Amino acid sequence: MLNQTAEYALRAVTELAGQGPDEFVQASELSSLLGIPANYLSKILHQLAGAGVLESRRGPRGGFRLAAPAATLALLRVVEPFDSIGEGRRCVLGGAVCSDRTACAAHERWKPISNAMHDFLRETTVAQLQHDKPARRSTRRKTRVSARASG
Amino acid sequence: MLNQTAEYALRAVTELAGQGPDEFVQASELSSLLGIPANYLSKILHQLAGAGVLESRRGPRGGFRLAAPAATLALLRVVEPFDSIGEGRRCVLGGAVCSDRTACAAHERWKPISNAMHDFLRETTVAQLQHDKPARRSTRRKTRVSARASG
DNA sequence: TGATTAAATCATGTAGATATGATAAATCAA
DNA sequence: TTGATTTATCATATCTACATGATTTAATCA
Repeated sequence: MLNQTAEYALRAVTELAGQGPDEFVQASELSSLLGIPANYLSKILHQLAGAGVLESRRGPRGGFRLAAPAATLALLRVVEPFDSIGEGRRCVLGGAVCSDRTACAAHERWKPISNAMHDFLRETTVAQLQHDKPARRSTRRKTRVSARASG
Repeated sequence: MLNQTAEYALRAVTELAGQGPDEFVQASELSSLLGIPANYLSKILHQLAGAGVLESRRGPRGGFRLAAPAATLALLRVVEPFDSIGEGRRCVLGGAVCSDRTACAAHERWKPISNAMHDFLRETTVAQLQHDKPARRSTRRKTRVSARASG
């Protein structure tokens, strides 16, 4: 769905949000915590800092932290430096020009889905992901709501 | 959204559906008609034939045609040999295991979108794309419904 | 049968995403 | 000021999607 790099970015930022707003977390710690290649993650974090999403500090007690409260940080901002998914809605059939005026064959059927995806990225904040994160329950529920995987 | 190869497949199959159900169309003709690299398209068509989506015939008057009526052909069948997008819903955060039971942080918010995408591929037929394809109007409408591109 | 036509197959090339490894630069603390 | 720590940067490697070019196989038809 998203490319690997954007996924890494999202997971790293979500993890940082969970570590409290003031604490700097080292790239190496995030790397081992999330299972993301250290040098690769390093570059991603650096780029997120450049994009204003993160702050970085070098040297002892350095690391990375969110540049602003997680509640103000849309997923789109985390993802857009690495994936073009957010840049306007795109044609499922890959047509260069495809709009309501010049529609491809799938346009009407695809539009609501495309819009929903875009809205998801634009309106969901990192804080909401924090909040939604399911707490581990000690008692496993037997009630089967649905078998469908998705999230 | 879909990878290039799956897009090519979709466009080729849609074009074939438009050429009538009995006629064999040559790969080279599809190639120049759709602007898809000839040898590359050739392999794609061959694979679609292997998947039972197309029939092929060699020699003079040969080519490719749909193996079954366009109305019975779901987009998913065209796309799945080339793109894993249809194989179950996938985690936005890239988590290996992510279901209603073991949910990632984005699960609840992403699920409806993921389901909608999957349903789109499973329930839309190639014939529907044919039918939806907007006829060119001689009079251009001035009414602006929405500027959003998407399809 | 032999020439022609078109798919099938094989071999090779390219670019970008995804890494890996090493070094440089900044910060802090003793 | 020196050594330790940690990000910043650079150079290189690998893997896959995307594509190109040439050859082989099969079908048709004169």
